[in-house]
Amino acid sequence: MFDLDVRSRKPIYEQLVDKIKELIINQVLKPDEKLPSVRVLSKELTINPNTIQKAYRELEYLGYLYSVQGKGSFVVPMDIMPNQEKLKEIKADLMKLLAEAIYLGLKREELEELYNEVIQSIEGGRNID
Amino acid sequence: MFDLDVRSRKPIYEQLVDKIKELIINQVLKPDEKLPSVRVLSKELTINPNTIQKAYRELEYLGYLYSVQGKGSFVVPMDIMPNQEKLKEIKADLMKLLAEAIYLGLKREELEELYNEVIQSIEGGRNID
Amino acid sequence: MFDLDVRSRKPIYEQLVDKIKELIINQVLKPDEKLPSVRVLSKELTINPNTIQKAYRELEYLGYLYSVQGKGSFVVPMDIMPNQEKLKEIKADLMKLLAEAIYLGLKREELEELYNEVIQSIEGGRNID
Amino acid sequence: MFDLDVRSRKPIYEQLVDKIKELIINQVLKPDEKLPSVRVLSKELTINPNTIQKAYRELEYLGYLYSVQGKGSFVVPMDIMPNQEKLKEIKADLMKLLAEAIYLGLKREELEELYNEVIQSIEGGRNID
DNA sequence: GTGGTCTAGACCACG
DNA sequence: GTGGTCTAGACCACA
Repeated sequence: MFDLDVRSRKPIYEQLVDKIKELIINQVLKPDEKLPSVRVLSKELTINPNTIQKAYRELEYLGYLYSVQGKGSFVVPMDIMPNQEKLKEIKADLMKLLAEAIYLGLKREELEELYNEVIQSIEGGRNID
Repeated sequence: MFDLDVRSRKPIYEQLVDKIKELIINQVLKPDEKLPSVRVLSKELTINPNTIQKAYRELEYLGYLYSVQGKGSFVVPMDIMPNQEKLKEIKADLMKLLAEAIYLGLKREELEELYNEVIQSIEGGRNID
Repeated sequence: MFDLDVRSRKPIYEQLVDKIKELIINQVLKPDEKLPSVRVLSKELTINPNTIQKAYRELEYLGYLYSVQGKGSFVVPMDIMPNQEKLKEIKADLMKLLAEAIYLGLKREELEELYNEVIQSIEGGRNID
Repeated sequence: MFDLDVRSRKPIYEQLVDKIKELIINQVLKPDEKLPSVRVLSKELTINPNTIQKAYRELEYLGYLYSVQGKGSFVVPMDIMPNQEKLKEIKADLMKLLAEAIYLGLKREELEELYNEVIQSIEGGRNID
């Protein structure tokens, strides 16, 4: 499910952060939904609990999760998220990546296709509701 | 010129890689142009030569540079670059980033704006020719 | 009324303590006034009774409440409170916070404004009498 | 020097964060000054390196430190710090504390005294330069 | 030699 | 039973 790569140069906890962010973005994890507990996920992925917790903590800093003592960790509803600053940063990243892609031959139409694909995948997630 | 940020969490050698990639993409560094030698750049940026070495090696591996024994490192002409595979990877990255940006509120028009800005900056670089 | 935030990192019982302290300070809860029973408040806030208990006990320890066996918990009149020691502690806290605020740019006039605002809010509470 | 209380309810790493913040605010630690390495401080305080690192990491999130791979951790110059939002939060905290202090008898003149003391202690730190 | 990651395993605070 | 803290000790990436 999470298909982490222990051998990767990217730290395990970062991989986890990215995966979970993806699940939230694609609405697979719904607002205020409870995530698996640190220990459960730890056993499931055969990864040390501390590593899982580090990932959860990071997601909390990033504004994607909140955790409640004795209850668990939950998805922050999107409309509560402080997103303006973050969007700015991501736009900068997008521009860099776009420059590289265009250099390698990306066409305007291809970009539109990508955009549409992404939109669809998100809408798809919403329909599961 | 390279304005590296020692305070950044990103390793210096990665910052260097990104900067040089950018210069190549924006045509500031022309095809087959020679890059400054490791020693020179090392002194200019007051950075450990090993760090420069590592960046150059990485760029070679990525297909942006080629090095000639005893001569130095040079920019790989774009048309020689094996870009189809790379473009695929970058498209995948783009989709992830797009998903996040859309989640945070990016609109279709904003994406088009970004695209246009990027195109302009690249054309600008070409005009310097 | 109490608007507790389960998403906050601060434990619920601490939030409760702070809120009740606030109500006492702003004279919304009058001297010797009875607080809602643990059971009632527990249902009203849909919160575990143990949590309420803990908050009440803490407030007792802090000198804001006193409890009578079989009767309930009541507000300690301010003039009975052992406030000199406490004021000393709070002054120490104030100095730390002030230092930080000044470091971040707080000006003398802003501090006066804050003081005035606070005074007004307290007077406002008294006028409800 | 840091006089940490291992028995305290407040986690060790938080105590450390507060202490270091204080040192930075009072200009005892100068901009871009290097802090003791994780291991050195760990031995000095006979505290686990992980705990020290957690504190440093937290200070990084808070914008007080930056750390450089293979170099060490350093104080972020104040003028670079993103302080407006932070100041807002601190003002809110200040108001709460002020309300409590006023309730316990704090007078306007006493507040001014406190302010002056704090200013002096900061200036004192600057004079050590 | 520096910070960063990870594991194994213990104990505490909260609800 | 949940998240949070802490220790001891190992290994890696960076400069």
